Amino acid sequence: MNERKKKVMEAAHSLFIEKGYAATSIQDILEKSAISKGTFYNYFPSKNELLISIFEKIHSETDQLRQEVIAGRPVQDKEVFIEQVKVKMEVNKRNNLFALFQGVFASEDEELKKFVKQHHLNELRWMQRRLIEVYGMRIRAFSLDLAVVMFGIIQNMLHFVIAIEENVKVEDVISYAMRRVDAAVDEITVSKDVLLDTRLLEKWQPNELQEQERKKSKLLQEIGAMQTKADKRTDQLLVFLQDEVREEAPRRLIMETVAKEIPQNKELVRLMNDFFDTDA
Amino acid sequence: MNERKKKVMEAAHSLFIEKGYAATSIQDILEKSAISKGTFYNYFPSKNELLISIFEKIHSETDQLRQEVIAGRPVQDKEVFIEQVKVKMEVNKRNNLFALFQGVFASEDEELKKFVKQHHLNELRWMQRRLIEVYGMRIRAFSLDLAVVMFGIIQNMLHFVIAIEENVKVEDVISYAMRRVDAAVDEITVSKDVLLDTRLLEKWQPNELQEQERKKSKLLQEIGAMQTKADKRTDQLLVFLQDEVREEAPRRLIMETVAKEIPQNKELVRLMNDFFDTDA
DNA sequence: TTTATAATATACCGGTTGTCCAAAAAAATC
DNA sequence: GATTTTTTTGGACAACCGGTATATTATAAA
Repeated sequence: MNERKKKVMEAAHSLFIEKGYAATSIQDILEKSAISKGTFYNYFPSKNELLISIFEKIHSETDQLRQEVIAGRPVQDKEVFIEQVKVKMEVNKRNNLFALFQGVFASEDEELKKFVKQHHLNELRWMQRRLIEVYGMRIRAFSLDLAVVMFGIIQNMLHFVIAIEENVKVEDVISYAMRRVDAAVDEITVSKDVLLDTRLLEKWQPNELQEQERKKSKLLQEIGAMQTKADKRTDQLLVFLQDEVREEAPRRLIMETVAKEIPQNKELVRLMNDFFDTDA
Repeated sequence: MNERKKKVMEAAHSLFIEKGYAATSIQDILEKSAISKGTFYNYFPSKNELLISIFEKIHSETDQLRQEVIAGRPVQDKEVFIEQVKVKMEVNKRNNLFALFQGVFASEDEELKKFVKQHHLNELRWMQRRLIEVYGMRIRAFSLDLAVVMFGIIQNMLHFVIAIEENVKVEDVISYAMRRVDAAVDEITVSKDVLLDTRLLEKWQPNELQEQERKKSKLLQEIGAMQTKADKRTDQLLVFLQDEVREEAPRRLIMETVAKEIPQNKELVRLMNDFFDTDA
């Protein structure tokens, strides 16, 4: 990614942490990163999209860390699980993500809200899966309940600790929650107490598809924008791309070949690569 | 309270529920309640203060309901406790308070944030106290932990249920949480597992003092505002009131007598009554 | 060197909350 | 009923906000 763009994101990020999302004006970001307004809107279509970019970066970095934590260690190891949770929570704390998420919900921006919500559900799904790995299939029927319980305890505990400005270690909180879940597992396997259907989350698009949808819509948006100022020939090419990207299995080679013939195609090509690369 | 003012609050309230806090402009409120901008700012110094007023009203009404639920029934009755929790949660849900609170945090208004935070702590304190009443003194050492756990489970569960748009009854969620806490109580009294010091909350100003501080500051603000357009004689009276209200134990009768001699004292008198009335 | 692309500065738009004020209306007081 | 006080009105205004549009300049690719 563009060095300059990265710099803007970092400046914005630190401002968001420092002053909060809503309280940070675009003017502030411009001044801190020493760019002009025009440049800013070249990089990001809106303040919200900038925030999403920052979120995405944090998440992917966090997931990376989580991977590293578990690498070469047994999935049922409770310590590994705790460490993985800790990674996330500490990132959240360090980046004031709690506050930022809340800011999002007030923004009334549907896309942004959806993004945060989806992230929350992903996180829950992750925890549900990991809990099954840790405690075994016997807790499968209660896995979603347990995930929500564990999440709730940790989140509320941290929230409380932050509110009263007391110093309690994140790992102590997580361990505490883990011990409560330990006990709950024993108890629930006896009482067979179930609240939520384990498959509730399955109905919700998993992350990758959601991501892919985002990318597709971005690409289509760009094509649409280009059409407004395209000549006849270019327009035909663009229409083809539009149709192709909407196909079940868009053919990358063809699309790239066609795109080559379109003038001012840089952003288009960038978004197309983004669309076809399953990994970010 | 002024009928008209009440009407404005109701209009704003319904708009906030409908469209959210940030998305509701003052203009919207003016139109819905059919008043002018000038009048609005006569009633409320800002949009934030209006929101606080609404919160206060909801809270006091909810507390009232809670009182009624327990009236004449034993404090250790679990069903009573569950019903009381349910009252609050249903009010929250009905009034979209989750979303409104989040809107608050985005507003970056310090007073508003403090208010919501204080409310959260009050709620925790209430639950801590009630848990002791329900389970007895033996859980005293773990009461704060348990309160946070219970709160966290309920809140997260409800949040999740709303997110996935599934219909799960509020009371089912609360009962579920209650059963988890039941088990946790048994387990913890054996393991003696403690995370948070029970007295952590004591340090935080209880609601009444906080309230009183708010009223005092409002009163002082009004006095300050009046001073700017007061003649010499009036100014002397105002200065006296200012000093008196800052005393340990302000003398109501004296202040009221002095206030009578001040022209255009309506709002002043109103705020003074508010200040001296311990009950709203 | 030419040409395409990126970055700049700035004016502008419609929106926001909140201030201010003169004038009209309503209420309270004499 | 007349006078005074209080409340309400409605709109101009200021200072912001996010975002658009554009003409100009700088930079890099051909």
